Amino acid sequence: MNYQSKVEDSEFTDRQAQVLEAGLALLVAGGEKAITTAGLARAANCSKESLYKWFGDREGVLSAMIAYQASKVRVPAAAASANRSAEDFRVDFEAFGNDLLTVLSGSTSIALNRLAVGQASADGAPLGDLLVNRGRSAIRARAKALLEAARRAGHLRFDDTEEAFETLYGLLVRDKHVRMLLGEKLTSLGLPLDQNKQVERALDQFYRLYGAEFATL
Amino acid sequence: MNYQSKVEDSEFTDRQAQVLEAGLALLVAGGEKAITTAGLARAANCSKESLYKWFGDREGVLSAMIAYQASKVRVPAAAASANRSAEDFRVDFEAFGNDLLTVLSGSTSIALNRLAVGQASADGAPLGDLLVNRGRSAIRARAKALLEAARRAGHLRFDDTEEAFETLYGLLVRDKHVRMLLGEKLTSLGLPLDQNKQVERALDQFYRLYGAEFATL
DNA sequence: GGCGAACCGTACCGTACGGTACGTGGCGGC
DNA sequence: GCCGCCACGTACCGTACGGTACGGTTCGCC
Repeated sequence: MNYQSKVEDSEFTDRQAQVLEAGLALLVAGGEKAITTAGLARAANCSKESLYKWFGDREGVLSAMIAYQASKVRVPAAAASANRSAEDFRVDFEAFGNDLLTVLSGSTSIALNRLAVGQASADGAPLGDLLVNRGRSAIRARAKALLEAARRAGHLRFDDTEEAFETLYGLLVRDKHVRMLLGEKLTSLGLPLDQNKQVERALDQFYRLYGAEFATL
Repeated sequence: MNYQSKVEDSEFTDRQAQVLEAGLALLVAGGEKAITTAGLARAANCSKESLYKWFGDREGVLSAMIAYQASKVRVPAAAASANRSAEDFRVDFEAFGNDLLTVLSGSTSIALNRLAVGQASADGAPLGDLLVNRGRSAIRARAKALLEAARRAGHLRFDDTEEAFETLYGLLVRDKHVRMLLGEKLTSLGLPLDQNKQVERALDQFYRLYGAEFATL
């Protein structure tokens, strides 16, 4: 399939990017069912024939949408300045937590995750993998860099970075992500109003588990 | 709609239960797309006409499947014996954690959650609500009873039961649930082999946050 | 034994949608 | 200025599926 190469190197022409953007808009608005080849062609002012030429088939369009969105994720390189105080790190972690919750509760993120979940059941889809291994690994990279910098600075104590990250993630996200995917209104989860408060609480707990001033293990 | 009443009182005849069971099997095997009215009728050896008579339409069938599965959930009443030791509670919490992870990673749970996620995007579906407010609230009730019993016995310390529950849930589940929904293989999550170990670790952390022998707040 | 209700199986209809083919209109190369 | 390329738009096809109608069969009830 020639469209596969398009997906793998995740390089899209401007026109294709426009089409995928329109597809994302449709997806956010109406879910996967809203992505019909005719509908997408109309919304993007392109022809169905072009869709099939570029992406192979409908499935290819969906994959491309995920790959495209994933390609937009950029890891904000952590400022690696030395001699950072505990306060500095706390601020960084708060920023991270807020970013994480903001991203996860974003409408495109929700829509895309729902799409990937739906595809996961159907075929033996590398679709959820794509989503998880791009978006998530970006998040994880940022968090791990932060965690290890804080450890080097003597503010955190842990052996297994992965484990520490998972704990941080669990404390921050809890089951909010799943509940949002299930359609629960953000307001009933205290978002975005209480987001800061929730992040604070999660970090308080995280620091009590991994902070250097507490005995670990 | 007459099928609505069926859903609400969640009472199904034996025959209907058989049909819904067949539907669950189809759902587990092939996802929502695999539930076609003709296919379900064939799999359940019933007529399409009966399907429409009982459940109204395809959507009604899906709702009924969720309601039916939810109706099977029973909360194992916590043994409320007094004078239980910290060890006893620890055992209970371990059982709870293992049950939780076992349920969430079960194939029917995964399939049903995927279904609900898919529906959440389409209509203004009370479908995910159903799932969340049945299965989840059952889990939550059990956990909260356990938490408060442990608090009364002086083994845990917290003000807000809901907050404690969320923390426990977050530490136990982390992002495993979402990743399973996205199709990640259980083995890559260390399930079910490392499940006990993961529960232990989560509970260690939870006790360090809420255990009575540690200062809280 | 006769009757009606419930249900099965099947055949049928309408439609929506994935996928393909064709005609048309810009646009860069010669 | 002519030509080939690419993409747009549209019209078209086949099919799969939701939903309905109908004849036949079983079963309980009088």
